[in-house]
Amino acid sequence: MPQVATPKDRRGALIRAAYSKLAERGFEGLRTRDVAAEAGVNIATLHYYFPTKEKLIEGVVEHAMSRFRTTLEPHGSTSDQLRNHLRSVQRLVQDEPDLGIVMGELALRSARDPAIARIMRETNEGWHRTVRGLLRKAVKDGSLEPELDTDETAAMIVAALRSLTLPMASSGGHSEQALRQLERWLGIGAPARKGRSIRSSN
Amino acid sequence: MPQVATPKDRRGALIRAAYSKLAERGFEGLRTRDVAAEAGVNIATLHYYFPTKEKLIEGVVEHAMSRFRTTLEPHGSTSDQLRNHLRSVQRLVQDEPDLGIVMGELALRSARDPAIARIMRETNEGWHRTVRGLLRKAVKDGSLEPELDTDETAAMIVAALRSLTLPMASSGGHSEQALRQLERWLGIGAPARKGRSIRSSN
DNA sequence: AATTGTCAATCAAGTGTTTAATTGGGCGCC
DNA sequence: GGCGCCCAATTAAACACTTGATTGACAATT
Repeated sequence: MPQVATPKDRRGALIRAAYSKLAERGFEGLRTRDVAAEAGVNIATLHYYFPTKEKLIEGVVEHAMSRFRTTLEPHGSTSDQLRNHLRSVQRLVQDEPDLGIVMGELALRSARDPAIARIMRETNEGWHRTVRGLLRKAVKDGSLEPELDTDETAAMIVAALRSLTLPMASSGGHSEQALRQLERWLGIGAPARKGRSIRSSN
Repeated sequence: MPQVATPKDRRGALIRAAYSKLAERGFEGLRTRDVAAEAGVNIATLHYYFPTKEKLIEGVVEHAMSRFRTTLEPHGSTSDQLRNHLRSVQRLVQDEPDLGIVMGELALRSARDPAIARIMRETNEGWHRTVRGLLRKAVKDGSLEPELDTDETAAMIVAALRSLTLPMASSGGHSEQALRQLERWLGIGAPARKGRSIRSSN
């Protein structure tokens, strides 16, 4: 759906269009013409704001990362911030499948693109630190066993969560199972959420 | 390194060349001409064996999956097949980084390509069943607690292992940590391997 | 008048695929 | 044994189309 006539914020519109197209077609099928069309502008206008396709992609990376990071910040106040965090990630990639796909595309491209690699690594490390911080706090206030290695456990949690962001996983219906087991191991298992059912009928 | 003059098995040579190029450049940069060049044949010869690029890719999928599956089959004989399995996966993606990249590419493409999606899902389900089978056997012979939910635990293990196949993860050095914690939770932790140190200096 | 934003038209370099031609080995037949 | 014939394998040279990027003109705003 080309959003014609977005008078102001052409730049932002182009980035969002590129983000959407990237999720839809992947880097393989990302065409500047399509992006311009989806933003409702001429191809030359795109090159007016982004001199090269690479620059446009940089904008998309920025957009995706901000989208990812903001929702990652722990919210809530009790010591079950940890469980909230797990479910936030699950909900994030569930409610916005595009994000998971874009993250995957960026992860793969980072193998060939040092610039993207740097950003991904930083985000990853930040995520790791966040989870480790939550774990340490939980250990301190007694909701987790004191002998827990917070660093290795954080690595485990991030690894598990990251696999959720892959498209393949969600189709199997195994992701909820995996998360439940993770919560159980952590000893923070909790009964059903209100609202939507999480029983997959497969 | 173009392997000129591979008189027989042109078909196989082309598939291996495509596999290599796919790992090197991704779907984004996969060019039939490059594949032909790497196999040391003319572009038309490629189309003699594979009428279309899509057919060539199918061959690559087959190749990658076989490569993946064979190493996945549990070997060894004792009840610590489970630990062997975890480490086999780690070793596999560590010794052959191309495989991890290709798997990632295929996983992403499966979001747009039903044919690939089917193969990936089947491989995934097979992997899940394998791990679950190992878990059940371990429960039966007493090396794992009987109240363990083998299905959910298998989902968790596969999720964790799958994240290892992503290029991003390995760079952080967190993958060994994650695996150690997983083994610890399962209660199958084992002393240090001989050889390389696994202490990350961060 | 100068600056900014936008577009139709165009270009050069690819890009998957096809065509027409060549090579060489095997097979039947005299 | 020599001869014509076929056919799998291979290639150089296009073909038709795509794709990122550029240009120059035109309007709107300052």
